[in-house]
Amino acid sequence: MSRFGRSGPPPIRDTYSLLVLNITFRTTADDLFPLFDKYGEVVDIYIPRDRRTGDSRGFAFVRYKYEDEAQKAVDRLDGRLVDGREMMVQFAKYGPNAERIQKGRIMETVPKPRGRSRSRSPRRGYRDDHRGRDSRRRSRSRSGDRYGRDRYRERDHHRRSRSRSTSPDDYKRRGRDSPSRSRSRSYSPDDDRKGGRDSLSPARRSTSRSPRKTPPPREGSPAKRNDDRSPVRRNDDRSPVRRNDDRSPDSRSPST
DNA sequence: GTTGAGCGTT
Repeated sequence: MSRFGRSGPPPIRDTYSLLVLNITFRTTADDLFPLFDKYGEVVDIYIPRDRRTGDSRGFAFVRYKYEDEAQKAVDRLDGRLVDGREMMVQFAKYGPNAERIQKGRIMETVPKPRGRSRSRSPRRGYRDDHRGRDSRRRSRSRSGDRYGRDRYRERDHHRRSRSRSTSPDDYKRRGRDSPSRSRSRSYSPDDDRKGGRDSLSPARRSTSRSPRKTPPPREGSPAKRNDDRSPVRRNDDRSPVRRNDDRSPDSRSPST
């Protein structure tokens, strides 16, 4: 929740969200508030935190009341050294201000870049290369961590891929009948989530790793077959003589 | 205790 979320999201109608990146993990909204508030009226500041650790993710969202102020803040605070780190301030793609744009796209409210629009487009057309911030932009830090995050992604991808390995066969066969349904079920988010949690699906694993654990067929459970198959035939085919003699305790009991 | 591309909730 934002620092100003006295009662949830404020009733802001026209606010512009700024995305602050490259900030230290210790930087909090309180630290950014005075900085951004100095350049304009900050309506709200939100810093997403990790659910597991609860630590800041290294970026924050600052909502400004006016676009000009936000733009100024971007130009002023972008690259400002905070806690020993240079924070990058840029307009957020998502947010209340962006929502309007999205809606505009769906609706016909979006002004077409014919000629008049060209006159005003500070947000998108905003460029500041003359400052030469490219030097520090992105900086040298951009290697290593990516692997950690990508690794998780790859793992997930592989896991899912393997799961599908069993699908191709059925997919091809049944795909013609109803590919939509088959695919829908396969890509069900719920199923994927459950699988990930359990890590292993009993049904899938059974089919996949059964060979090794599967007991010899000749020693199958007699009781099971008894129920499944005809007892009469089984009896005749199994040579009851030997079995009776060997297994029947009744035969030996009286003898002793 | 660490990390460093990105896009948001309570």
